Amino acid sequence: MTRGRPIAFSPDEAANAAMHVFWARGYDSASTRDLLKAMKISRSSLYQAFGNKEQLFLEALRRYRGNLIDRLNRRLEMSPSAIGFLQELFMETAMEAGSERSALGCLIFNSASELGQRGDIAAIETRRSVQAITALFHEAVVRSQAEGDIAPDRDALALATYLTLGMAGLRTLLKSGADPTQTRAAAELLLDTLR
Amino acid sequence: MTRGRPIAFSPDEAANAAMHVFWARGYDSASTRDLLKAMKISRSSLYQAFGNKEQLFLEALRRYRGNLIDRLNRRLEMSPSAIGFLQELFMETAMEAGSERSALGCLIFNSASELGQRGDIAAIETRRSVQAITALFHEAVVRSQAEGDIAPDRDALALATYLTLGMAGLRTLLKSGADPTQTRAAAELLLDTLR
DNA sequence: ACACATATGGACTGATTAGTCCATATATAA
DNA sequence: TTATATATGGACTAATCAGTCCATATGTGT
Repeated sequence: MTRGRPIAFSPDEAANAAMHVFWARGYDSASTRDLLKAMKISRSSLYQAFGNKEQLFLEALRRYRGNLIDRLNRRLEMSPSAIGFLQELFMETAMEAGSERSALGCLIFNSASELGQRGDIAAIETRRSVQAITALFHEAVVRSQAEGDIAPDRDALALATYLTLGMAGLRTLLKSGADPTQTRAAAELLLDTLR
Repeated sequence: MTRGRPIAFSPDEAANAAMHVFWARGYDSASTRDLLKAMKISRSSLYQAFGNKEQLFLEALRRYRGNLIDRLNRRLEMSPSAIGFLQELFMETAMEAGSERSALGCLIFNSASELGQRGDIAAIETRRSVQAITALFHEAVVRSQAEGDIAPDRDALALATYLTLGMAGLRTLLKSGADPTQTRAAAELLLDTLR
């Protein structure tokens, strides 16, 4: 079938490692040396397999988005109530306050903040990622309405956008090291809007 | 009094120019060349007058915070109702959707996202800036309670944190180019929590 | 066995980075 | 007028940046 020397690393694992670097350091601050070290491949292999830094970032972002959306979708499906899913998701996130995890934030919102103003492909892909989150929230809201937990006459799209705004704000709050108690209280207020 | 050649530029104006560079490009991506060009001073003068890039950033951030908080404080004082102030502030911000202004975001929240994880002075100063915003919102909430627009038994600090979360989320939404109509609708939902 | 195609390590590039240094300019105090 | 103190322009540095290139390694198909 294929000719030539076979690849000596798992592109999947390498892309995953790159994702974590971009997640922790952001796009600009992640140097190719950082990436190579984490991916445990040579410079040639990176450019051979992924093209360039921007394309590698796109791959990492799509992966992150895919993982996130899939995981949340599965969780939403498994959840006996859609509103319960939303409540748990936000409260669990708020509970990260003070932990090391909270410093990482979310790659999608991190990228929105860093790249939002740029007009390039990375910015466009970031926008799509934010929209994907809103779409997931929209599904949860619509299901909540069907389940009688949210009034059917309420604007599901507005609520979904509101939840995206809320999650983005929550992540910013966590990054700025806000007080855990107040963070939880704010998340509860956020969720009150759904009822 | 003073000896030696006098400064040939306004440190105030120079710092202001630097503030705008950091605002538009972020901390890491703002190169000293960008800064020098915008500040219209020589490299020597920058290091002579401001120390180094980090210190210049701190100066810029403190200026931004000072300007912002002063302006909002004045506006709050002038406003006949504190809740009206909050409503106008959030709705005006939401109205930025689609405009060029929305790409800039807020230097404080931008910095929280970019520097939040670092442990250095810049990160600490960023946290203080976020807290200053929360303090201003707290004042507005307390006044709203005194004015009978928010029930006196509600947790003013939690509401203030919630508003900070809301503004941070709103700015992220704007940066990600969210739909103007949905953004406004989300901001309205945000404000509903106050009533 | 051998030709071929792809992968890889690592040296290299030119650009850019933050920051330093020094000669010179320009003011004030005596 | 002269000594002194600070400001400034601009050359310079060492490090780092993303990306290229080539010799070599290592497979597969014939």
